[in-house]
Amino acid sequence: MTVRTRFAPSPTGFLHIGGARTALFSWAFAKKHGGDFILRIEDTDVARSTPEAVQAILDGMQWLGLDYDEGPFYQMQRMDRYKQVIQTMLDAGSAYYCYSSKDELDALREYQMANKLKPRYDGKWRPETGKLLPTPPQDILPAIRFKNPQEGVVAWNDLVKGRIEIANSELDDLIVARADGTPTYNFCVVVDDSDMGITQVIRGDDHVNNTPRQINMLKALAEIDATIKVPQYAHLSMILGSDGQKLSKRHGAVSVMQYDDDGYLPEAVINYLARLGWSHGDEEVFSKQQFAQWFDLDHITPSAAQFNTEKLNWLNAHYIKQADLEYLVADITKRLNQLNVDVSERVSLSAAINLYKERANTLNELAASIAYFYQRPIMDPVAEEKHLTTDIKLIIAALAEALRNVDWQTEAIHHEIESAVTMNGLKFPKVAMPLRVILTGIAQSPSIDQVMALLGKNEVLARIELALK
RNA sequence: GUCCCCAUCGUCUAGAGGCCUAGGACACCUCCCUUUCACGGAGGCGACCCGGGUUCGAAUCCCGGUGGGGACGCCA
Repeated sequence: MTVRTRFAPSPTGFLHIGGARTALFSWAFAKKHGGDFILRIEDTDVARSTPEAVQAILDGMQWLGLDYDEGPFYQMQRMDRYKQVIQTMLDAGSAYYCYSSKDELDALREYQMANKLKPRYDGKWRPETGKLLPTPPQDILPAIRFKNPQEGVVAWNDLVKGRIEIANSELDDLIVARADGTPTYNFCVVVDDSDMGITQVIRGDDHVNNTPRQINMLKALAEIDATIKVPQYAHLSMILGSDGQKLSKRHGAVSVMQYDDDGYLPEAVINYLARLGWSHGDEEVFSKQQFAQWFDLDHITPSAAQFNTEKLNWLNAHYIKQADLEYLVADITKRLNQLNVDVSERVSLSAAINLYKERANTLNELAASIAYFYQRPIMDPVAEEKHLTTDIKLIIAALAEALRNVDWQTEAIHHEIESAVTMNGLKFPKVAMPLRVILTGIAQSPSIDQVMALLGKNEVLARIELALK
């Protein structure tokens, strides 16, 4: 049997980091086993689903390079199929109409909570042999509920968490179709996973409680159609924010596209996410392809993992160093433009990137650090005061004069600075630091001679003149 | 409240009863490299939640406690 996995987000917001990891693991499992990865958009919550959110999810998947073999499928386009299945359940007696109103149900839930009972449907409209049902009210459109077994237990061997067993007495009769006829999540999932031949359902931890209900529905369906099988389940623990708190829309959860904006490479995000909750011995740095070859469910940690930006930064720095120069040039041009910096021909951008790419954690840092090549920097006042002392200004002025006749190459520039240093009986930094501050605005840079060579003679002299005024 | 899940350095993790004096990575600290800051290199600090069992032997298995998390919708 070929492996088929799916990622099934609901389009009520962007693709966040937790969803991205779920997608990545599902993708990797399919790739590892030569199977198919399917994208399914669960948009049955008409009130909250938006086309923008669908697009945001698609964009996120694309940015991460998570390609799907089938889909995207949209549940709202499968209405006929759901209604057909619901009818067969109604016919078979595994589903029934429920005329309890929302208000009635809310009141019931409130009462149960207040009395420290488990909130659940009271089974008022559940048909039972020998039970007399109330007369259906005229003014209420019924919802349809699944008739969950009341005896015994539901158990499955979770591929991450091991055996999980839940008593049916804990489960109530969930609604499979709303009063307006639209089917609900738990039901659609069951029909889709079954119809789409999903073999392993890999999803977030928060679905553990849905699993026994889904298995029960699958079993009920299997009694009608014997070809229906229960898939295997793997529940991934959640990702916590850096503060150890749950990530939510209100708290810390950001779109994966935000990482793009913040200057992270998709390779770094993928690598980081892969390593968050999964391991392959001591391996830390590996590609998406390598991940797909190594991936297995056995090495997933069942406990929640805390997001750590520092480690992401480290990986990102690594991938920036490895990145293709042409890619970086295009990317950094875009980011510099966003900083209102025009990349002129005067200074080679690829040379500037090469000078700085080993020093940046993010692409934004990289862009910001080389901006001074294209626009004159504002000197950091602290650095200026420390390094640009009155006596050194005279030496810099003399050096600038000497620099006018230098053949503008790194070696020659270095030689000239060296002369100024020895002539005045100084140490190299005494001269290099003020130059650094004048030219770049700050006290940290690569070799000052390399910086000067790249900046160009005219610009170097102009900046020195300006600074000494 | 009820049910379910989880528990190794600050963080991500290795660990399948003896290979563990608990390994790696990020972060942090020290030193080296050096023209400053980074990069790189070498070291260092730092953990099996607690209590009972089982066993010759437990980070690993079992039970209990504690702590954390999730779920209890005509959301997904």
